[in-house]
Amino acid sequence: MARQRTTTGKVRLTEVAKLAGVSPITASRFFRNPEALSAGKRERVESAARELGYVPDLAARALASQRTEVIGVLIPSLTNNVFSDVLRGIYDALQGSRYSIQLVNTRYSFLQEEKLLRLFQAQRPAGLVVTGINQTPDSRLVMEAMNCPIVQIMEIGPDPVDMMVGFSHNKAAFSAVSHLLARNYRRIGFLGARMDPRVQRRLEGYRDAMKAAGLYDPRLIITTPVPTSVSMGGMLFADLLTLVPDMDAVFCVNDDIALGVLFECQRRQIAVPDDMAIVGFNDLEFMAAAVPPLTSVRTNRYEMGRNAISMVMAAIDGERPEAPVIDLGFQLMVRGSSSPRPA
Amino acid sequence: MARQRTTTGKVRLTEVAKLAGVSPITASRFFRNPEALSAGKRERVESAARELGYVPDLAARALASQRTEVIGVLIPSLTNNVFSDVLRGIYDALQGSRYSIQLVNTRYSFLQEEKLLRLFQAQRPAGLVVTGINQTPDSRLVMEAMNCPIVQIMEIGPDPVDMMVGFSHNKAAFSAVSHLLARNYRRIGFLGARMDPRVQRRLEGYRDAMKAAGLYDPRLIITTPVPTSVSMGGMLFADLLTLVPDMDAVFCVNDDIALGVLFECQRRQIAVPDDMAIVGFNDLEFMAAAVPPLTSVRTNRYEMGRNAISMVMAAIDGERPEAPVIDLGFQLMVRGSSSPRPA
DNA sequence: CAATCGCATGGTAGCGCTGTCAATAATCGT
DNA sequence: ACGATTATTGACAGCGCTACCATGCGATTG
Repeated sequence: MARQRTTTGKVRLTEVAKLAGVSPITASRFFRNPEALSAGKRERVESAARELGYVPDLAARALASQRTEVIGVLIPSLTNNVFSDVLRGIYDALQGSRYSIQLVNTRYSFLQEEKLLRLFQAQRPAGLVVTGINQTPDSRLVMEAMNCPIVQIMEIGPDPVDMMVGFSHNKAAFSAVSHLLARNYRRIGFLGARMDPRVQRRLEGYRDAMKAAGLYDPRLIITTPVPTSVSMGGMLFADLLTLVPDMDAVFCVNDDIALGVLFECQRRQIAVPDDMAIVGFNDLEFMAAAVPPLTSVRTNRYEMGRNAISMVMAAIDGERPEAPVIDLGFQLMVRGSSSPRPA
Repeated sequence: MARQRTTTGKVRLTEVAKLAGVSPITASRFFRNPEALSAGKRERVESAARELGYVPDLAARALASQRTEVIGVLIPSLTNNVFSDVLRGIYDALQGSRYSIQLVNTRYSFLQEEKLLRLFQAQRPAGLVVTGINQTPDSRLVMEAMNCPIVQIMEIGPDPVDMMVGFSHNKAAFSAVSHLLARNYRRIGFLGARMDPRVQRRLEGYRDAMKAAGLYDPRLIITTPVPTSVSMGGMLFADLLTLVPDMDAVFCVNDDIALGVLFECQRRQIAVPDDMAIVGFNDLEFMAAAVPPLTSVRTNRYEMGRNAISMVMAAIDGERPEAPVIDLGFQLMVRGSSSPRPA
């Protein structure tokens, strides 16, 4: 009967309570809502906890309270430096709060996403941040059944599960292509890699703009399912240029591709923007430093991450935003790579 | 006395056991060590679990077993795309295992690191991955007191807390600078930003190589504590060139800076490598695509992350590596930006 | 002055799972 | 064939914490 379970050498709440001369439950309250204690006990518990180096056991807390202070974050890729900015915003917003992040990687797979959502469901997260708006019907059901705030990020749409922060990729691409059209570029190519849902919407925006100008030509579009990279940008550009020698501008679905195009132009002595205008997407830091500086669509990735977490934390405290969908917009950063062209 | 604790609507192990017609403990065993059950019961539990959609409660499990299946990862920065490769390796190594990652950000602060380590200590992680080898003495004590495998990554040193995977930044920098010296470059500048411990060691390697060649000149070194960026690379280069007009090559502590230098050279019509050789560090993907292709030191960041997690998981299973310190080395990727120069 | 209220505090009983040990059934060696 | 060993299974208690209710107490009120 001598059950000798390996008693951890660690300090428990009971010890803190004993040293402070209060009941365990009072000590417990100190860590969750110090204001509820009288000043005297508050100080006694505080000093006892410090003296013993007490750190609460989160597993026990989670089990007893049926809640956690973990915010789950689902992103499709860790490779993409777009997400590193989002993550930075997420972790910055977290600073000083009591919440922590559980980051998981869906690898652009909706089935993986569904599986991970179910996993989260069982662990009762305090909130959830998911990427995109194209979840499977089952994923949606799981999310709707979850009793916590959920923010969909990166893009916006008409039907949020709960809340959204993002921008319209379609409009952003439309605006970038319209800019090229306004500057008298006519044969504008589209370069796309890893055609995820958001990149697809950029393609739609491109199509809409080209069609509106009466300049749409499907031969101007080249895409690949392969992940994006600078060298891939160069290759796509080279391929497209062979097929469409009179191309005078390219709209790239991201800045890596745009940089690859710039290098390829340098390699082939194609003058930018005189012989070839370039517009990228995301406005990574290097775009402004390039020669010539590269026009791009600035997207507020850091703010997306920051807002998502702020919204989750506010919602946990019962503060719902005025509108469930927040459009962070975009800014077209016009630079030398798309200077006006003589008509 | 009618304690009406909000019973979660979720499926518990007991329900699964009841449906399968076994005791809860047998069902429990199924999820941890299926081989221990007889074939019949194994199938019954499996189908019962599937039918009910059972997902184990990790908090309860952690509390009861005094263990978790969480591997803590401490990294100094999310901005740095060096770490995104490490993270990719980490998450890839995790695929299919039962472990999950708890990622925290020390923001290059040793005090923050210490705080986070203490936090981890109380949550009994299954393992730990920490960046670098320069922890505070208190941090070391905490780590040594932790009863789990620990891998220090990114660099190597003589005194691992437990295990290490990395490479010698000093040697890597020494090798890169020696390469420039061997190719007859003489006035080699050093460009450094965000001088973290590993960058400091690269500076040491630079110094050693220059001194060995009798060409060391402190005026050739320029650094800034500011975080790194492409435009910062251009600025540092411009500043240094003003001070040292006869500079004929630069060793950059990372590839962002090297790219900034390349752009600045293009802007100023400085021929690369004829008038200025460039060597970077890390060999990010764009280095090979640049014009001219940029020489860089390839570091095996993905493998570092992968190995770190593999080592932790193996160590949990009692399989210690032959040597506690694994040197992943580096490769100098020689490209056009450092072509041999006529003597 | 008794009834009422609000506040600070404490007692009790779990949260859902697994460690330990015990019991039983199956297998084995001589 | 018999005790001994090994595979399966189950009973019990408890991991460290918090939800719920109860209590005591001073303050408020008609």
